[in-house]
Amino acid sequence: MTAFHAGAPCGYSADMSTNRQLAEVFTQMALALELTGANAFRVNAHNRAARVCADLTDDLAQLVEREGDDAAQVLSAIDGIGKATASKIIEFVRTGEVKEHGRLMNEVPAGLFDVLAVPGLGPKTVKLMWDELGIVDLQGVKNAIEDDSILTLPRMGAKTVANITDAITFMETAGDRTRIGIALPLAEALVETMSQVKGVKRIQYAGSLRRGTETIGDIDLLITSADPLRAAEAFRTLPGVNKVLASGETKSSVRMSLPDGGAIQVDLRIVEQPAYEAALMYFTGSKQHNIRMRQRAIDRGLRLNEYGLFPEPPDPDAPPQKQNVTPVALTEQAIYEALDLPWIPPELREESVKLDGFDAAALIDLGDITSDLHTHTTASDGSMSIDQLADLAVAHGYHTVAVTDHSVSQPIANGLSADRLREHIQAIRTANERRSDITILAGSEVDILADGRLDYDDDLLAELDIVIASPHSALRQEPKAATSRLLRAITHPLVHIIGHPTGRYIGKRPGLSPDMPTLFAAAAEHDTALEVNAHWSRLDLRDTHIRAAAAAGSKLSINTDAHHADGMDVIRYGILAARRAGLDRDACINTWSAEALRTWLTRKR
DNA sequence: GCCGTTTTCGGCCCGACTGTTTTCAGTCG
Repeated sequence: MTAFHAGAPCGYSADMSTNRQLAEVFTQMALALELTGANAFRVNAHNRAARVCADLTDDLAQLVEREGDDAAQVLSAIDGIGKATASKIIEFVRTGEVKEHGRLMNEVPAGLFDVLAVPGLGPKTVKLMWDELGIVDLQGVKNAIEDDSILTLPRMGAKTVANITDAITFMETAGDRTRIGIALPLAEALVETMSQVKGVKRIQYAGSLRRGTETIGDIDLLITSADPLRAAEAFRTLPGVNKVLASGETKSSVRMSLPDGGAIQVDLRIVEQPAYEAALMYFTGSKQHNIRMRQRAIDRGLRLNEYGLFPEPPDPDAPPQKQNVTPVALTEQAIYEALDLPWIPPELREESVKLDGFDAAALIDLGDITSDLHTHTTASDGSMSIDQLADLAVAHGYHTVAVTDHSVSQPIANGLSADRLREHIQAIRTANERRSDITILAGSEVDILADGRLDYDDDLLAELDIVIASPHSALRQEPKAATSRLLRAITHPLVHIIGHPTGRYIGKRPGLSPDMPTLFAAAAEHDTALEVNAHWSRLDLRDTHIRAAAAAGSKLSINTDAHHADGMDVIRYGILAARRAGLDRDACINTWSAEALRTWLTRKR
């Protein structure tokens, strides 16, 4: 989901793609509609439109341009986009604005978006603050707390005010969503610690973490326990907990410190043993997936909630689990089956994913990976020797590792001059001949310069076993320039793989926004693989791109870009992204046998 | 605002927790 960065409701930075700009427009419209008391479903439709725009692989600007008079029809065919949204998208592409968006922005003070972003403050309360107290920004809330005028609002007591104060402080100090590479190890440590607590039987993390999303809002832990009170108490007093947000019979919420100085919310849900899997399914989400499943249940005369899948209960207005109704299904497997679906892997439980759009038997998994084709040694900016790198790859069970140090235009990464690369190639070949336990390929991560030229001469590139071409600089260039730049590298006869194609850093810099369908088609035609850089700060290509690339027939290569001894561990994040894309293992060259890989590499030599 | 092998109108998932209330509104996921 697109994070809304409050405080900047107008104006878009030049390095934002049209899709992201439109996502922000619809998000802002949804917020403004909430504050003006619009129909909740209309609000929801705008939020949905925002998600669809953010996740769409096709660049909306190019799509509208390409389709001309048919644009409205093509857009309306996309799930979640109707006539009204389509015309707003077209209006935005052609005029650079959406009139209704501008009107709403004039109507609603920009500062109220910040107020709405405070955890615990929803549209009803914020609207009340605005209407009754004239509050238009965060400072206004603080002032109203200071002079106690906030207490004149209905249902506003001392405790609520204290929570608001705390939430504002939290918001002003904590960062955005947490990247999966930070959240997943923490969640695993929490699962380990909590599983030691007496009485705890089953424990697992759920939520977006189980779905493998690239960033995580909060961590959801689900447990069954013979001693729920003890488990909840143990949870609320874990080391690192700096605030208890909620403590009920079945749910506790805390805020925990992160190693990088940030904080994250962790929820513990305690459920009864029989309902464990139904609860796991429910808390895994996504929200949209749950809604689809519940609707599917209703269509079949059933009721799905976190306690199980039930027949229609005698009293339709009361929860079925409280009416002595025998559930139809309790396990994830059985629930999906009863809804006429195969078990859907958590990574594919997303709004934009078709329920039958994957082949479970062919879906890529961690165990399929047999090579790492993007790594660094001490020759450039890594900390391992060639042999240490090879040892690491052997420990991961790989048959092949490619040594791909940086090229000359990366002086900051100690990029290799042509002469140093020739020496390095020799050192790699010597190491390779010495070892029988693994194949070490002599490669390079060669820079794609701003105009698409590569950083070494073709003669030198031809000496290498494998060439990865990656963009490292000029990452703010216009989409058209980025497209032709990357196209030039994709069509280069000596290039095997395009490394981290957009150059993004999640939450830090957006990277290039080339026209992806054009790149994917070219990659397929020229048999150039596109990288899924597995590092959790990159995940580049991202999940939706991987899906579209594979659909276009391009090959993918999932690599770790390892620089250090723990560098290959991040492969799991690349696999999660690929599974979210529904990627078949055969489309990923890192799953191939040594022979198949060698044959494919030598085709470009 | 979106959507439709019952529908182009009338639906749109459902339950827990909190804080304020004496039965529930607001928020969250």
